[in-house]
Amino acid sequence: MDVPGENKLIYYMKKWTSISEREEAVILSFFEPFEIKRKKDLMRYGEVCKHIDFIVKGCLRSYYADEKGIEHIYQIRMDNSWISDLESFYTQEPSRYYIEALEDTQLLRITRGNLEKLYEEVPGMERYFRILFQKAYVNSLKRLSSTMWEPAADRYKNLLKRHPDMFQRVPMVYIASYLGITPESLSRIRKQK
Amino acid sequence: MDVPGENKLIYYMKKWTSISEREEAVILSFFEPFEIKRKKDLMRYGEVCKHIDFIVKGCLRSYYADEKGIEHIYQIRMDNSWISDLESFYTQEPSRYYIEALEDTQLLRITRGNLEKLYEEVPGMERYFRILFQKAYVNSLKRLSSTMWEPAADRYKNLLKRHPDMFQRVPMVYIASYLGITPESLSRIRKQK
DNA sequence: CTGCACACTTGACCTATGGTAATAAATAAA
DNA sequence: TTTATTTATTACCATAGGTCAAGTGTGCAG
Repeated sequence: MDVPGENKLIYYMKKWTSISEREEAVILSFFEPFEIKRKKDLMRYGEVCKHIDFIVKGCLRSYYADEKGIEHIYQIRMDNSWISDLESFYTQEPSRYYIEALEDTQLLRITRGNLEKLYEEVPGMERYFRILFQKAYVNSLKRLSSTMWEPAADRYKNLLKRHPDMFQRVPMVYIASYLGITPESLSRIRKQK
Repeated sequence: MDVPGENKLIYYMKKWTSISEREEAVILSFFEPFEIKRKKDLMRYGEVCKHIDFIVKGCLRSYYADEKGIEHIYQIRMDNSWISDLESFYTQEPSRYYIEALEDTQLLRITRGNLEKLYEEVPGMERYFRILFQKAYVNSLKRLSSTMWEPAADRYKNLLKRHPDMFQRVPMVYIASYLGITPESLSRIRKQK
């Protein structure tokens, strides 16, 4: 797809809320294109999160490091979704997470202040993000219950079905962590069938 | 607290969004008080979810039953929070979950149609629910990462710290399931200290 | 007061997954 | 190509938590 990122952003917004032509321009005026190279951090532990980013094209992971320094990935995000540390973004307190690009990635970013202005100027935006968070919350609850009560092999199969592309683009170590298991366990699961 | 539920609802809404006196009346006109007795179902597998409910006073659990009929509780909710099957509420497809009252419970409920009307008539409501879902999403991600990477004993201690009241009001079997472990394991954890 | 249901505990055993470490395969660098 | 480095697999043993089956308590209906 070589549609410009701005059009993709508007396209996805229009799925859930109506936006006039005039509003499109306003919306876009608040977003700024941003590029980040593979292996670079978009966000580090201790920093305050200043933006939320729409991923036009690329791939990132969010993780935290425990006391032993082991990285735990709770999120892998690819094209046409959003990434941020919402908690730090909302509270403006230092983040406990890292966000790292797994590929060269193009983003459209908006600052907290501008998002607040956008909510005021384009009421449909409040609606768009309401629906976005509502869906994200539902998905997160599903992932929670699957983590709690489905065996790792089933979680692997479901992820493979839902995001086959992820397995082409993301190293197994990261997918293992995202599934809540060790790379060794994932490797054993993959061997079985 | 013997403040009427309507006031509590408005009180919590005003924490995140401003509401005029006129709007208060509009909001309340869309909500309907509802009572449900202990052990009764608010929602059953296969039903379409017609309402979201604000819990004025009481306690409920949401769970699903797996192929073996074992119940898995992914949510326990008490006073001053919301309960619903958001997915079914949003899609209007049959729910895969049950919601059961663990105590006699007073609710304030709103239908999907009325909530849509409310969003139109009181724009601050879109904002209120946007923030509600945003926070719920963040919490759900935290719970996810704690389930994946913290030992059950730590999860138990954290829950005890954050919701000591829950342990007075909810049987251990349910708390165990909510923590993602068996009642036997929870019992062992509790013995240790 | 008795009996019975319900909530919780305990013990013996089992299983999925983790930890560690060594190896192999794949990718990048020289 | 050869070497260096990252990524994935395998083998071994350890462990958290699950399973099953029995036991203790406590509250309430008769």
